[in-house]
Amino acid sequence: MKQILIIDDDTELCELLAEYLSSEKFEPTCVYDGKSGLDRAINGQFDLVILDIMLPEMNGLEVLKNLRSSSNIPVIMLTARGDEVDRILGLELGADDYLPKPFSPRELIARIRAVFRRLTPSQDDSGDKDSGRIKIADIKLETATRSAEKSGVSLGLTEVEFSILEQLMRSAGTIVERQLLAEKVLGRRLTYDDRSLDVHMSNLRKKLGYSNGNELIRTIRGTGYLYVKTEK
Amino acid sequence: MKQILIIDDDTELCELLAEYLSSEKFEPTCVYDGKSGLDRAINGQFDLVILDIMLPEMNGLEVLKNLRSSSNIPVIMLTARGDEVDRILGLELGADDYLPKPFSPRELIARIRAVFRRLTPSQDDSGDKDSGRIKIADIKLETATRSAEKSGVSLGLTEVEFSILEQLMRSAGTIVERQLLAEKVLGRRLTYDDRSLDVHMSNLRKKLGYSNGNELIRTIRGTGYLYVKTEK
DNA sequence: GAGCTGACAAAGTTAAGAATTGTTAAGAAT
DNA sequence: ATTCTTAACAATTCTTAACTTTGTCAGCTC
Repeated sequence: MKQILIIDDDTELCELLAEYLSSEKFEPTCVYDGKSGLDRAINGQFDLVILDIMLPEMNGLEVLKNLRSSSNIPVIMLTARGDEVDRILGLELGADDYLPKPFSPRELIARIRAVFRRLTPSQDDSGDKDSGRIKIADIKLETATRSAEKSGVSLGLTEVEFSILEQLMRSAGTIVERQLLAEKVLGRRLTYDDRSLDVHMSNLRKKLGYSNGNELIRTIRGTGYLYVKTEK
Repeated sequence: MKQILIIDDDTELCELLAEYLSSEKFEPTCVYDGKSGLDRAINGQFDLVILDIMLPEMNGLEVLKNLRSSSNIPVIMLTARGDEVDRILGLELGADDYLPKPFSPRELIARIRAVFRRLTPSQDDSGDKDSGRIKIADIKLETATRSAEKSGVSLGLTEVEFSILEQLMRSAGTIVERQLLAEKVLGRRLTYDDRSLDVHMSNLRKKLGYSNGNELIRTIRGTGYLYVKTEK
């Protein structure tokens, strides 16, 4: 579980972020001024630092500069809106990313994940020989336009629906695990009460039709889904 | 690809500019004092010089004066804010433009492009094999003049609209992230309440036409935009 | 052992709520 | 005077919540 240090003098914002990060399975710690922030960052066991530029005691850029002299822990800077100079300076000093205030918690999470991903070059979704088109029976996908049609008629899928179908069809004939599918398509793992994927699945199936007995997407309970490959 | 010489004693700013220029497909070189700057400018193969007025060894105006005695390479001066006198002097001495500090990188890029445009009035410019022109289906871009046409008819795009279209077309067939697009085109990252890009997008789409079902630019919700590449 | 039953967890469904993006027009900024 | 941004509202897409259905398994009965 990733430890995250938040350095920002706005205690309220800090708490909010901490709460949100917790709900996303991070372990946040809040510090309200630059000096002690730097201290904690250097001596603590953190995986990432979120650093506001405007700070009492010691300005965020200074903190970053000092921190960089002894550590290369990932840092995401929070900058005032439109403060282009600070933003660029920050990146130059070695910040891994920056986020203009005000930002949505969601955006922050996305950035954090992006930083970690960048740092851990996993081979997750490689290997795609990126075939621009996929066609099985009367369903045809065009990845270049992210559009799908059935017997020549557009299905009007949303982005998520298309992604689901794409993943399943790419693995037609083999089972795609639920969690894997969720990660690829929604960008997160499912919690026990997250029905989002089910809803998309339902909507997708509805659009695909095939109510007449022969299903296209079969559920493998406890495991995942299977795009039925009609051998021919 | 245009070679650009940056002469400024602020090494940090220099590096920043260089980085930014690189990302915009220029080839920057940094020099930190007037004397060697002049030397490089005269002997090097540069297409444009960015010259700070305040310099050690040899003041920027002197550099310009000397440079002009042997070359008419375009020069953009960087001046302290409100320093009207220097500005006028600079222009008098043959600078092509000037930019008061502090400035946004984006502003600088705009000036650079403007200078080149001014200098290359409808010249062949075919040397830009890099990507002077982009054409997909019936949409044609000319980056030198920053003009776009559809089936031979000018679309009358604004600078931002053109930039958006250019970025998307350069990556036709793959998704361009919203934030990335915003950074390249607006010079900033979007906050959750910044609708500017959306508005430009809307206006651009309107000018592009294609209301008849087949859209050119597709939205990938939560990710970005995709210029549809209709291979043929 | 075959068949039934209740309990429980996994997946499906529906509708309401939230978030993201689109659009229009007015206000700011070159 | 044009271009960009902001603001307000609309439309679309995604997520949440509450509830239903289905599948699986343990224990029971015969």
